[in-house]
Amino acid sequence: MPPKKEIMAIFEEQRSEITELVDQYIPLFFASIPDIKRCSVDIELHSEKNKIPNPHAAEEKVISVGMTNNEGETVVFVLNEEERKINKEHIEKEIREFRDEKDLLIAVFQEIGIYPLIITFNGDNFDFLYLDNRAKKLKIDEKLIPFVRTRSQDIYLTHAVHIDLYRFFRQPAMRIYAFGAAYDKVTLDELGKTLLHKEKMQLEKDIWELELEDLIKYNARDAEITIELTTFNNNQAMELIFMLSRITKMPIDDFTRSSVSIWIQNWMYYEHRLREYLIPRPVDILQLKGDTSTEAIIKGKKYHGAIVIEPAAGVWWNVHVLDFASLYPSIIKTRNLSYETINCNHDECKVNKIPETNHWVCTQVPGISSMLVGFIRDIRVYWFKDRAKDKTLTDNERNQSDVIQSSLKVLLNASYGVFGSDNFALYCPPVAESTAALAREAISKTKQYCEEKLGLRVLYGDTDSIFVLEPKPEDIKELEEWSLNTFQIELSTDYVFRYCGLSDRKKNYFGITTRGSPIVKGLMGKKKNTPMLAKKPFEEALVILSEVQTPDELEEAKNKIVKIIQGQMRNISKREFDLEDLAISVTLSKRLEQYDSWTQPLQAAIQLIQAYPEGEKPNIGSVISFIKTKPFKIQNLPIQLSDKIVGSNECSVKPIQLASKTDVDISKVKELLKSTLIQLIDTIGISWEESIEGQKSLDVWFK
DNA sequence: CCGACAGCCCAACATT
DNA sequence: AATGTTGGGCTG
Repeated sequence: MPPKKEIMAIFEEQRSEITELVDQYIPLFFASIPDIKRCSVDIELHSEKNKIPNPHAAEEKVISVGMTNNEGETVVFVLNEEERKINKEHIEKEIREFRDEKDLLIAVFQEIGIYPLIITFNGDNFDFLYLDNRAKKLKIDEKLIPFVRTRSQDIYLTHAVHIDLYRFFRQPAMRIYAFGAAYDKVTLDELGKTLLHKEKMQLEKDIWELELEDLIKYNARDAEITIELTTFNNNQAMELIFMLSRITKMPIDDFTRSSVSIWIQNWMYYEHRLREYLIPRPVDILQLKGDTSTEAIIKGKKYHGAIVIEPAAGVWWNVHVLDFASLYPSIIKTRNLSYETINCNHDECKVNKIPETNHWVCTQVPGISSMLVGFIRDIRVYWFKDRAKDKTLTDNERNQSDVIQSSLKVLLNASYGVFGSDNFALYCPPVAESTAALAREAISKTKQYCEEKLGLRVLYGDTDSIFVLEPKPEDIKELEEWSLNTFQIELSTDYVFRYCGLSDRKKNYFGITTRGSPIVKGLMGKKKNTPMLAKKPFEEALVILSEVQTPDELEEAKNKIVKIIQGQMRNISKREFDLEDLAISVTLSKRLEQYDSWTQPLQAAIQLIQAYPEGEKPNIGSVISFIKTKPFKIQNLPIQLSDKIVGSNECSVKPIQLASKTDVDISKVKELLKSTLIQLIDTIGISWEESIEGQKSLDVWFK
């Protein structure tokens, strides 16, 4: 633990509140995190073709249970009713065979009893729910069953902590800020692939039809992936869980099952109690502080948000992208934003206005959320962030710093949004609205300063960033100093683009950094639901663009890109492609009955249900893959749809499972390739009609 | 039933 | 045919 003096030195003002926070948090950050003895549990069931086992009914036999501990030791409990011979030669796992399912479950419960921490993937909704119901069904003595059911869907354990990794990794705040959005589906296979480079075993047949040897291997693999999600990268996930549970003052089981608004609620409630403050009720905050006073740009939103600067379309060389370091938390800190300081009672504060709103903010008393967010921001930026990369420190120290700084990042990034969310316990829309308004002021003034004081061209900007054309080093230096003096917020260089291509659309551009790595934002070629057939040429084009050093080379690159696209167009015309490469994969965001529009994913889902009436029904989070076809009609909708969808039975898509190449609507595929690639090529000055289709249209000739 | 925020783009459906 | 709405996926 570093000396307190050193840490205090990073704060510009030595206020007593800061000293107290340092005293409180430093021991907490540096307390060691034990590598808790723990074990994963994963179950396999007997079932029937196209039937999904119902964990509430628990009618099928448990045929296998795999458990792996953090020492990497795996044991598989397997049901072997016919006492078949198991060839253990190529299975380096401990195997325990049972003739009777009841005995198997009792043995599993005993093994669970050894560990103080149990890890599952979807244990709350499946594995443990199933085991609990199954055990009761088999009349196993209640005293031997380790599960504690709560009113909600959580399953706790009598003697240990249960972490359901599905619930933890599902939190968007963790997915994005702690794991850098490495995974986008929350499935064991996807998490294993992206975080561990280890995927589930591929199966040729159904689980219950496997040879016992394969069943054991399959089950063991799942249990291993599950535990390794907690051990990989020096126990990164466990350390994050411990660190954030400590900061937010939450039990591990509750922390891993709840989302950011609850984390921040618990954190702030604790700080209230420590200071013997009354915790306000949501109705009181709303009544005293009022509602929003600006109009959102998007209808249905509550207040005016960020500014996106109109992009200057075209190719630009030597572009510096500057951005404010954690702008929103910085504003909360520097402008004393908190639910009790916004629109306060002091007459003298009423002149301290927030631009473009009717709000003002207190100048007399420090706001609690401003202080907490400010403290976390400063200690992250000025202490842990550098130390996470400092090569003079030991691996251990670096890792520790990295865990702390990414934990703090999770809290910081959520600290603005929660104030605008009506299910947050300290919901205060004027705070969120004021934060956004001050951010607009910061970015607008920065743009103005660039243009009017420095004579620089600003090409684009979004929320907290500006794209500056050909700035001199002294321009950058002056901007940085000016920002610090004006806003007390660091403005720093995020990227330097050798060149970038801006389209006339906001949030859509690409840039090639000076090191030659491509940065792509918002373009269709990058979206996960764009078919491979369009993604491949898009990526090939990007590789070519990455190698471009000069404007002359760009002209050559254009020719190469045109050839690639023309080649792909010919392939499509000749129907030379794999059906899978055409698939558009879309995630369902609601239950099928909830849709108010006869959308393509809905059409495909309906056809799947018709084709597999006994199969798993598409639900929230299901990914539907389909291809575009010529319109055709279907009969007898298998489910009741929303009343808003009337008389719809015409489909323009087929799910990939039911489609063949002859179903493909070739013109639609060409359209898709065109719309994906045109986004890239129109920014670099290639016309689709002239270059790709190779013929000039009449109006071009007559111009 | 939900699960931090607003702004933007695109495709397809729905309505006029 | 033009315009508005819905839904998904993205940026920050």
